[in-house]
Amino acid sequence: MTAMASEKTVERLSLYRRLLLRLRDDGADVVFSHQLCVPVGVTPAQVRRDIMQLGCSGVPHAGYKIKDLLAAIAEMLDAPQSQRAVLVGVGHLGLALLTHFSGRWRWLHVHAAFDVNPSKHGAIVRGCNCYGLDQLPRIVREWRVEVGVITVPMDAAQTVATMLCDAGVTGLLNFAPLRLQTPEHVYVENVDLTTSFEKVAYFARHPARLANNKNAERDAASEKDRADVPG
Amino acid sequence: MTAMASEKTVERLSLYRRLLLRLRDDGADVVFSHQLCVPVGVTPAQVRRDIMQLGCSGVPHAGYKIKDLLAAIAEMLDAPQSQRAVLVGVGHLGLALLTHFSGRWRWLHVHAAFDVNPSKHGAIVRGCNCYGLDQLPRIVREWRVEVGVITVPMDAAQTVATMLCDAGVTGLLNFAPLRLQTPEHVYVENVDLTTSFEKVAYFARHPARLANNKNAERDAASEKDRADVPG
DNA sequence: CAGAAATCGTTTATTGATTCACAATAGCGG
DNA sequence: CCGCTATTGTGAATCAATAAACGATTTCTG
Repeated sequence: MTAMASEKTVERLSLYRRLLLRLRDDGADVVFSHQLCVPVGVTPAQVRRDIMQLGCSGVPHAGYKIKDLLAAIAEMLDAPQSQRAVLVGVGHLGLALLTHFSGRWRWLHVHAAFDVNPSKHGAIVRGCNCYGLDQLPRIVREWRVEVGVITVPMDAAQTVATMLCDAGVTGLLNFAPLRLQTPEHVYVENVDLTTSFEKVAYFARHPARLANNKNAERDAASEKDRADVPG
Repeated sequence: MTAMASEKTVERLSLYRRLLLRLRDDGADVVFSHQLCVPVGVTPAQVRRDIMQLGCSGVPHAGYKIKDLLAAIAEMLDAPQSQRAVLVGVGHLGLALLTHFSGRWRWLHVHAAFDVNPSKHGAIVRGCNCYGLDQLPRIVREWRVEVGVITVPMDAAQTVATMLCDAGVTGLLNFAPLRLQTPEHVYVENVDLTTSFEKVAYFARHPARLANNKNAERDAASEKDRADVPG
């Protein structure tokens, strides 16, 4: 229905949602753009723009209905039926992710895990079967798995990625410190913990900030988008 | 020495480094921009630009000396003496990160961990002492800790962030799904695993790609930056 | 009921990052 | 020794994302 959303937009929608869920649980029914902008780190204008793209409308003095927003976000982000993912590389990080993600979504399920280490084959890790890599193509194909999570060491990452793509996944969540070479139609999201850590260390040492996202704070404080320069 | 690098630049430098280390271990001495661009997902021009910012120079037909590049990157990214970090929230994710990060860098050390759960106090987790949150301000101040890693649930994240900032950290690595409110001089790097997962799920369902980074692949294939249009 | 105040929807600018394009340079083969 | 080719360094153009600005609209208050 709604048009294709950009990468950044999807990120923000995901944040809006968790925020809205919390507001709803606190008993709120409606919300204003300036309430959402601060915890997401953007301006009220950006929030309104995103909501517009969702197809929702608010009323000038009464804000947006939280229920409507949540429904629209769910329609945009969640798979209509059910979507399956597999995880490759059951190390410390892989295990933590399995725990973190298992049972968290109704519409997205981590269906199987894979590892080279034979001692892990056949085990059930966090309620998720663990297989050898040789089983990967078969299982991914049979279950129409769309998403692959890669938590193997750097040297193995490209090989695993190629296997997953060949088997038909169309999205990869890559934790290896490397930009994977994949077919055009496969989306890759890179999460590089080492880079993130090194980034923080670097900027922590250089308090001469480079505009961090502090503007949102200021923007939210002033009403009317700080367009108030009637002077 | 060298000027302040942008966020994106630091990310790429971190990637270049791990790539260069691998090349060096494979016995290479020199490298060309088009070798680095593919695994990092940018154009050769971007690589040259980054290297220029490092203060390194190459020679037109002979490339860059790997040793020089590694030295320059280390000088830019690594702390001259030693830098300390603490981790707050010893859950599954926190544990995995401790394991992942412990002993990985000489210049950046995870000094202590904190958790609300009293059963964890006094324990040594992955060679790292675990304390109650009440100890946090004292320890951070005494050891001049500059970096805080936040792996607590969303509801506790802002409180923890404020504690850390008040105690003097200047960099935060935030795994909670929320943009933290912090003083101007504190840098925050957000890693939101849920958002990342939802992003991949969304784009995996929409193979109508939005320019992923596939251009680098193409660029590297053609020599002379595809500026070859002598026609 | 009318005027004021707040909030939305949207258009226009701005910004910053990235790619393009090409002149300058150094090695290489004949 | 000389032209040829590959590669670097960088100014200009492009592009996407964001913020600013402002008219339109609706509730609130006296």
